Amino acid sequence: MTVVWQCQGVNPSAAPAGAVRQGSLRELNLALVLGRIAAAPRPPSRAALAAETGLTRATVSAVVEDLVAGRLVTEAEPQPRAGAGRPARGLVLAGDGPAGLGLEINVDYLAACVVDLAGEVRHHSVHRADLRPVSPADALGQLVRLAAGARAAADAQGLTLAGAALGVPGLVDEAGRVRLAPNLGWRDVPVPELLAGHPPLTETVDGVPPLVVDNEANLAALGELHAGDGPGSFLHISGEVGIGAGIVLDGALYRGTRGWSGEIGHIPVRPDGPPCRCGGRGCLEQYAGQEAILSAVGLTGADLPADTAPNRLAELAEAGDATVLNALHEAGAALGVTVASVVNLLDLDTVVLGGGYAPLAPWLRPPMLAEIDRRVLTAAWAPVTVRVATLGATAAAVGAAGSVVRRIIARPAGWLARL
Amino acid sequence: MTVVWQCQGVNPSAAPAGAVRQGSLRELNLALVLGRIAAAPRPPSRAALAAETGLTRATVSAVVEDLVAGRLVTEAEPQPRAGAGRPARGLVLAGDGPAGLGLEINVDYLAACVVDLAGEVRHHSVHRADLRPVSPADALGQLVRLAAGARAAADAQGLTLAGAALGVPGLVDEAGRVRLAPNLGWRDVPVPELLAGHPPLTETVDGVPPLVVDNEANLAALGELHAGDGPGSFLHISGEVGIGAGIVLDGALYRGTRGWSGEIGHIPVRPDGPPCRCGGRGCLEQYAGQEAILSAVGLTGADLPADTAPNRLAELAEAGDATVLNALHEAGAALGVTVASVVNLLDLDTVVLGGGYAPLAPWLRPPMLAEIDRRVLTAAWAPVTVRVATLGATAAAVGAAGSVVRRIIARPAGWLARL
DNA sequence: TCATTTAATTCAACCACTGAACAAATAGCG
DNA sequence: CGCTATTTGTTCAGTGGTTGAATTAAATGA
Repeated sequence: MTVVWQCQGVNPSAAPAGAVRQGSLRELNLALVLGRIAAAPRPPSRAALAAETGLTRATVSAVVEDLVAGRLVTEAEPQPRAGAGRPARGLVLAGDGPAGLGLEINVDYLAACVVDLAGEVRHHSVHRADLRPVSPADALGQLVRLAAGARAAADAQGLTLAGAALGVPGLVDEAGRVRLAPNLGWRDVPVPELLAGHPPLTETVDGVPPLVVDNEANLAALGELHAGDGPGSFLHISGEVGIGAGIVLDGALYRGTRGWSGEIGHIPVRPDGPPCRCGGRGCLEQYAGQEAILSAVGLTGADLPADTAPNRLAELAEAGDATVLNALHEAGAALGVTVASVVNLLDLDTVVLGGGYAPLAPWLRPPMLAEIDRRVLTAAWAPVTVRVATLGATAAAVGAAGSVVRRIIARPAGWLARL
Repeated sequence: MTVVWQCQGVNPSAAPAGAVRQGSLRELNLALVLGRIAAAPRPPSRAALAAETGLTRATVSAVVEDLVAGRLVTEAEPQPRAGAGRPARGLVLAGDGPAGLGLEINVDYLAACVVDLAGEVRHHSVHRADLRPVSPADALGQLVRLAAGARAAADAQGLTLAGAALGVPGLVDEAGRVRLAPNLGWRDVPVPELLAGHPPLTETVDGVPPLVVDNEANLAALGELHAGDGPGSFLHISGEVGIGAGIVLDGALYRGTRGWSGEIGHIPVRPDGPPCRCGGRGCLEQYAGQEAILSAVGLTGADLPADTAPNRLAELAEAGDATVLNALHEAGAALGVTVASVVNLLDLDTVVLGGGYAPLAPWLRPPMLAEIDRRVLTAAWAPVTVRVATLGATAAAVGAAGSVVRRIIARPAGWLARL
């Protein structure tokens, strides 16, 4: 079996673009029913699923039988019902079936987590370490050890790891190679090759590579998508050392033609502004990046580790520090200008502040909203919501693990065939 | 039968998200085979289609039989073949089946055109008239007369109009109401109601409304998509009096959550720049809009009708007029800054200059490319192409008509059921 | 106790695809 | 000219999966 390592597919279309064969029918309906079970607020009965989907109850029963046999779904306790009639048997996603392993490498920590089909985080571990002075190979070695712990925890809970995803703060190509991770100091790091020496994290399942490497901001947006209520469209802004964003359009992550979408940190705010590392001038990162905010306050990254800086700034702002308040106001205004561009372009109704921006949201939001209201053409008819991410700093790892189980929910036939 | 008028669906997904019933199988395969026939560079045989799609020849034959019976496909003359074997019978889209009616209302002209299944423009007519002083009702009255002529031309060629689409330079809501068309001076114009008095342009077919109202820039991008070679992702910039854009992602127009995407004219270039009509400051339109370019040259819109201004400017630039060259350079640079933002956000590989920008492209391109190279993070690995639109000023009307026939190609079952 | 109501299963019918066999139409070759 | 090889397209029995109606299951309420 050839083990292929690759980046998350550039655009995974849920529906098969190819031939629709006899068996595709069952495949599609398995996905349809499982998707409804996953999206339902409370365990639905077979009858309810039939009514929702338009399939007959006979078909739903047959499909559910397959799902239960494959350990993807289990029956919940009968719900007490109001009125007459045989009580419904509720269906829920299995808590002891396949699970996803999520990994994250960031500037000053490594993280691993395990998420089950229902989206519950069943294991989570973080290893703090400044990874900038460490070689990529050593960093990945540490990651493998963390992953082994996560795998043991999954086994102990009766979960089967069905795949893994790794988030990296940088640009990843289709082969899983990290082309550029500026804040980590990585350039052209062949993650798959470096991991090849270690025992693979999981086995290849149904043609899906055992490990998918993806941009951290993309995975964080996916985490937010699955944590939120239902699909939709939003921009998820991850304010780490750099500024990245994940774009969710109609419930699907948009990755761009090469998978490099969401680089809002380098959207020009003032074309003649201060020069940026990237070669441009006046990029958003120069106004709202963590280092920009810190230096406006008279601090540098050397004074504060990157992961504690946001909370420290929030404390100072809470205490009424005028310099900090002013710096956050400026950063928020720059974010607002950029978000206005994005909303004018994409007509989004929601923007989510994640990563390091989450604790700073109370101070960033007002200037953001002011700029958005002023600059978005359709703001009068269609207000834009700016909200705080529901997942905290763990968003990328949880999103990575979630992307694995979501793939199973979107295409259960692959998992069932594996049995 | 209730006649419903509506805006183009916000996000028409090709594949059914709902239940996959017995008959859906055939529906999907009809669409699959017809789509391949439409996309093929030369008339494919049934055997070739079977090989391409993965269906058996038997199934392809059955599907093709349905398509031929429904006048969507006809057999071409047998192709001369190299080597032994029974000669293949090539399949082509029918030139005498359903066709689409495309309409456009713009500042100083009305247009109508008829496009057949194969994408050929079978009729095209333009009526020049300054529509700013005319009431919306009167303008639509003129449009209805133009449409009647187009319908007669279609009838004369044996074509059946299967629907119509109307492009308007403004924001359109789901009900087909024009919320705002600044350059036309329209505000909250209920196009469907105003057209209700006139005989409908076509009958409702299979639940699809007879007339779809959409943004002109969106339709122009669709026209460019269908005129080009295959799907892909690009930004199509329509430089009319205002600046609009259509966003095509993976071969599908992205309309945004309310259908108001692509308003790049109001993306801020310099947040503290000159005030804009929209209430913001330093919008792209202030630097690269037609009026901005003209006033930089010392002219006003009163001197030149909007539709001749671009060609006039091109002549002056060709002659080496330094003021004009400078104005175009500035406009191109502003466009480049904005496009860099878009590419950083969406990771597109192609930008198309359409509408009034097409004749000016030789002068706009160099400064655009310079800004893009400087400001796009991934420019070093993934060059961005800036090309001129292949359709001329007719893009919106042709795109509108094309959207009608494309809908049939994407979902032929609806058309077949109508018979 | 029994009618009523809702849930889930069973089963014959049917629809569309599959795979193999077959008919059709041509080129190449002796 | 006839024969074989080759490729196209059709026919037909077989099969998988959905359908719809009938049936069984399990509760409530009068």
